[in-house]
Amino acid sequence: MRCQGGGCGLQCVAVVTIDDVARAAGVSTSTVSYALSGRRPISPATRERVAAAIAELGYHPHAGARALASSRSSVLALVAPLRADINVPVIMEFVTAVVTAAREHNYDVLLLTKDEGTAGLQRVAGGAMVDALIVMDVESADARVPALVKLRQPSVLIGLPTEPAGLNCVDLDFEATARACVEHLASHGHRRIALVGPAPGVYQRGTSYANRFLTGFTGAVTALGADVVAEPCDPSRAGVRDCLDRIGPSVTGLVVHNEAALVPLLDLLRIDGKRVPEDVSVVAVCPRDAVPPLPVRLTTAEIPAHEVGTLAVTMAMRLLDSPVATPPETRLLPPVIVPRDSVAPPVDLP
Amino acid sequence: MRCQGGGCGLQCVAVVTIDDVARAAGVSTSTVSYALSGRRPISPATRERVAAAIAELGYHPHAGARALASSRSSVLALVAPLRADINVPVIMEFVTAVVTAAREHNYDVLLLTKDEGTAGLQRVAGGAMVDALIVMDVESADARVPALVKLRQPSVLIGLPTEPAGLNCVDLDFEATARACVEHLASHGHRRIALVGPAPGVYQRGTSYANRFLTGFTGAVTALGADVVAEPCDPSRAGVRDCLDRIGPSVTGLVVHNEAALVPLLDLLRIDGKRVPEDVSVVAVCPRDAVPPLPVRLTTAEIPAHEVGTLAVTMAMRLLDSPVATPPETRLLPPVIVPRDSVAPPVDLP
DNA sequence: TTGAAAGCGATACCAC
DNA sequence: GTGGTATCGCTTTCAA
Repeated sequence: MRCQGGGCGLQCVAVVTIDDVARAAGVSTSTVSYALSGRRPISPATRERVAAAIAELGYHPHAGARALASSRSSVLALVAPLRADINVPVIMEFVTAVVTAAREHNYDVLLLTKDEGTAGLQRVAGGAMVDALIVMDVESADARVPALVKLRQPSVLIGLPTEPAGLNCVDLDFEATARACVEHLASHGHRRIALVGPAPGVYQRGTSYANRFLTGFTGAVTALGADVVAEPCDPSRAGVRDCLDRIGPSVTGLVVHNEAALVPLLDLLRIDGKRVPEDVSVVAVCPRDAVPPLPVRLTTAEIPAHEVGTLAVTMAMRLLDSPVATPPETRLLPPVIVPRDSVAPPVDLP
Repeated sequence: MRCQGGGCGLQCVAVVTIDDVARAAGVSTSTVSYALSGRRPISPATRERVAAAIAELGYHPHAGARALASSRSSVLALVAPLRADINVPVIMEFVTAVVTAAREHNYDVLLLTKDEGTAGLQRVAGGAMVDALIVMDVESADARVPALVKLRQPSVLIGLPTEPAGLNCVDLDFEATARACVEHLASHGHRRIALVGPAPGVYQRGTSYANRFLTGFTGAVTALGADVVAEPCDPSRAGVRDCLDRIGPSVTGLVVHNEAALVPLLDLLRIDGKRVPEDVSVVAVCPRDAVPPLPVRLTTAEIPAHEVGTLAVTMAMRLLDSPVATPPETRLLPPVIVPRDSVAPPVDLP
């Protein structure tokens, strides 16, 4: 038990080590270690004395020492797109889910921004700061994939690159989700259905989920024998106006894959004299908690951010537990449509 | 250079250590260390050989070993309120700012949820996982304050508890901000001004900024010789309706300290036949990037989340740098009103 | 300007 | 069921 020079100022508190605990409990260092890890049987009596000593001294094992000795840091890296982007609530829900799930496995979470790119991954992995990595906002041809493959630590992607290269992936099945949206509208009699997509930039950087959604949408609409109308949409008021103009007036069903555009969209529809759902039906793709408080309760296709985040952690834990290489796995969660009040059969216009 | 048993499966990659680098460069271990840290002069020649060896071997110092030997982890804890709360964009902006600023100082960020409470702080601090802590969403009588005071690591609060107990604090000056909002409306001739506050729960848990804002609002309205009308507001449509009803129809100026309520609020005002700003002027308290895309460009009081987050990191770094105890500091950033289109002189009603 | 070596605090192997 | 101790990879003092 010594006093470290740190920022403790005057009331310099002692640093309690495992040896202090051992001494106080009258046992050896290794016994304390094993009592803590449970990796070998300890008699109830000594277990108790150790516990008492730990409590009395206020002992906390030194994470760095532990990481050095055991080659495990009990930290997960989470790479999140932290720009002031559009889908903030979704990101936040992923992050919350990952941190919460990680804590349940006694893991902490180191937060990295996507901006750091490949270098950030190599830094935290190379330095053995983390035992595994969870990477959000994966692009179709994501430059980070080859880097992740080379790391000593396993990783889980939230998203689905075109070439997963043996990495584990979790995501909503956006292709099936798009189909489900179209089919939901079709089942109410709609045939002229358009997609209000994410902002143009999202497509430009090849974001995986946007492309998969578009693929599913195109397929479903084509299967219906209808024309494919799909437009990216800047979520500003002007952007939405523009998008609606490009889509044209004859459409009766709208699939909105752009949470931020919802408020201006519904506002502009109202101004145009289009009622929802009487004149235009709307299905929004959106996490349950992030449905904006609009006059119409929106029918949505859920983005199960919480489930995906939790599942990503579960997969990471499985990879860490398994002593040998596990075959890579891709889990795409099935779509869930929550019918509310924004979809109804189309009124036949002249 | 050995091979560790980790999760590397078959293509087990070597772990490069500082000794490997030293050997490759033909120098001693300590020289490599000093070349890396710059804590003692190194001749250009050896510096170069070391750099070359590092590059060639792909050496990354082991974070745990470094933390153990130096008693510094180069990690900051950030405690964020990660519930699916209301002010998601603001939180996100804080987090982004903190992570970005931390990286500029070569620090990483460990993300904790507020839910973990005092125990979480003690865990990461006691285990020396972090060198300093930044704590968001501080309450007036925050139970974490006494815990933070006892830690060996310095901390910075984002927010202002009633009793800072010697801790460093950063925040927007919410009291002055409320005054500025009222005075802005008053300078346009408004005398009947009401506050649409945060959700009731925010007040109930004694959130610092909400109370300070209310204090400033009350003071400013009283100074104006007017009645104080201030209502908490659940950001659902029904909640906003209710809030407006409680406030009553005679008010001409609204200060909205509730970002999520803005969309339903403006919608309901429109339905009530109240035009903005002709019939009702509105000042919203809101970060610049989170102004919702409404038909009226809102006049806002900015929440400088980015500045506050950056400043928190700067303060933490100063605390870490300074060899002796630094006197605690509280920095409240001055308000900034951004005039846009939602404030105009009141039309005199009969 | 450089090297040698003593820790840092825990883990886990080997012995009993 | 318990104890001794080498080891993890790096920093930093001391000595040259």
